[in-house]
Amino acid sequence: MNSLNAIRLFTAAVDAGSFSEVGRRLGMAPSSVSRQVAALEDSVGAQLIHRTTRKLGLTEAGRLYFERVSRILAELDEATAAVSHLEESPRGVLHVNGPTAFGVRHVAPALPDFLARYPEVRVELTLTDNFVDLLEVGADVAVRVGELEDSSLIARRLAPNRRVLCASPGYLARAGTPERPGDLAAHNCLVYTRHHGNVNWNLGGPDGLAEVRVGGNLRTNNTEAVHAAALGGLGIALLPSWLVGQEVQSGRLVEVLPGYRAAPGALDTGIHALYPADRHLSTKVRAFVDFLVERYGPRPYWEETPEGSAGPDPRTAR
Amino acid sequence: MNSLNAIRLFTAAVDAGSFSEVGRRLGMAPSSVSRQVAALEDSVGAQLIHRTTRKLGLTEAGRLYFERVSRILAELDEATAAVSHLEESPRGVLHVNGPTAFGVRHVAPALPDFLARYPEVRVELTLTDNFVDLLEVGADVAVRVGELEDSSLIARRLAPNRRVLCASPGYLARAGTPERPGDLAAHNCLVYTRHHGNVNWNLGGPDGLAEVRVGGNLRTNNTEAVHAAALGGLGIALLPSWLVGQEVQSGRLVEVLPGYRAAPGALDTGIHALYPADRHLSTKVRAFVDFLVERYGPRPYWEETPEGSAGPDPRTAR
DNA sequence: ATGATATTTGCACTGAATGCAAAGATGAGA
DNA sequence: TCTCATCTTTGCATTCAGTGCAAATATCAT
Repeated sequence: MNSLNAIRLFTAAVDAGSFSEVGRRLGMAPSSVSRQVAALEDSVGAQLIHRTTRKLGLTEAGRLYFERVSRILAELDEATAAVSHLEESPRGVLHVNGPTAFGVRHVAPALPDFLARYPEVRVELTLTDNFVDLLEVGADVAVRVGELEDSSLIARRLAPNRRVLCASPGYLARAGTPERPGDLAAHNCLVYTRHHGNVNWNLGGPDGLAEVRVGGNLRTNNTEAVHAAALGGLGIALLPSWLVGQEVQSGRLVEVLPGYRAAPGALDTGIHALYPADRHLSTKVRAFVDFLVERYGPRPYWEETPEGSAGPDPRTAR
Repeated sequence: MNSLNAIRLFTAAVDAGSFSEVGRRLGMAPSSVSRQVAALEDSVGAQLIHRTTRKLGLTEAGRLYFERVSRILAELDEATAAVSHLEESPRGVLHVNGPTAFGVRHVAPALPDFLARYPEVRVELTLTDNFVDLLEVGADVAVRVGELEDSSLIARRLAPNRRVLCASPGYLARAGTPERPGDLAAHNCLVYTRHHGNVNWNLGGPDGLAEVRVGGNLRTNNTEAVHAAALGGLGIALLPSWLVGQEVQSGRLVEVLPGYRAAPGALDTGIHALYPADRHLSTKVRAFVDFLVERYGPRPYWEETPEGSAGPDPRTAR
């Protein structure tokens, strides 16, 4: 195939009027320019430039080729510039994928600030609860809660995924407040599970790990349902802090056994941003991930307690 | 610079959906495709394709680049095709340069036939009597009569340039017909010369070379003037056969001393077509030169005599 | 005529591009 | 759940295109 360089040298020669002049301008030997142009002529099968030792003159074919090719070169440079421009600063469309519950509560509310800071970015937010292939949906970045699948993606930790026991004030007034993990067996525990069979809650506290078999009159595979039931006063739930944190702060829910927390499991690996391990990370993705890291901070706002620092330090909660 | 090949491989990869598939189609190793695309990404400074071992997915930058670049590639191929097309068969504008007298008499009359044979060619005929640089006037081919300047141009012989002695029947009736070269000294010889001083006509005949000092009441540096004067019956002229051939045939002029001819000199090197010594001779130039060679033939039509073959054979007249 | 400068070609050399093999990754099917 | 087929990527040796220099040839200006 004919090389782009040869075409550039051809147009440069037409502009400069001399192979030597081109060589001088571009810092290369005149013979190289000559050979490149000759090779181009061979490849298109026509003489493009009549050469004399003193003058260069365009052939009809050369004139035709020059007119079209110089415009094409400009377009090509323009296309390259457009792509480079896209990476100079965050710009363009950013496809974000994430789970519905977290997305609605903590991603979507963050977008106004993000878009205010980067006015040239447009966000397309896709919330799905089944795990999707980033490439499949064309997402640039995904927010995942727990369960990091082993993949070639890069995971950047955004926040811990602490789960807390909680219930409504009404339920606790009616059924009493458990004092130790073992008390949970006597309570109506709202169970989130994807499988059949018994469910154990592993709780770590001052007296070590306690495994409690729990159960009640609601089992569901939907965290939102557990959440709604707890708010309705049905029983005690084990729910992620990002889901109930603000309701605990407002008093609509009360944290139960605050000295205990769910033992780290697959669900507790944290909240991550996932993005492709490309050699060139796009600035918009980097800006978005940095923005989320900054916004959630070392201690997310949903972990704040009214007193200031009750509960375990999420920074060490893994 | 980014290479054209890399861009082609990029678009091929987008079309094929796989680097390996591209390699298979184009007969190259998948690793080469991968590296070329990676180099292209480095050169534009942005990820273009998200890669998984199973799928390729375009980045926003990649989509943008692909759209623009695939159109550009098509335009480039089109430009190359247009130039190649120009050389498939004689086509386009053919600039022909030549001397006025010969051009009017033997080039212009040939053009209808030439253009009828090559309908896609348009001819631009420039007739000038001073020698011009082909590049200067943008000519593709020039017809030159005698006096080949030493240049890098290629000269193709079209016809001999025989000069013959002739006069009008009226003059010969009035002044008599010379029988031998020496008789010319007593005749009114119409002298074409560019310089001052004496003029000798060197005539070769059966008895060897004869040099005759000639003169009369007309000296001019314009051949057409000599021609007109001879037709008007002023005297004996030494004129090229292409100028007077047809008038000799029609009887308006009579050849004098037909056994003698002008000794070969600078003016007698013949009639040539000159064109640049390019590696790619354009088909239109080749067609035109071939056409003239064929039209004038080994014995030009202006050399034909009524009897069929009187006079020296122009093929051996040098 | 002579000098300055232009293009082109031969020649040696450098660097980029290539293919192959191996490693890591992913999806399909048993 | 495991295995296999297939894909991308990287290291390494090799090949080939592109480069610069010098010499030859050609042209214009002085």
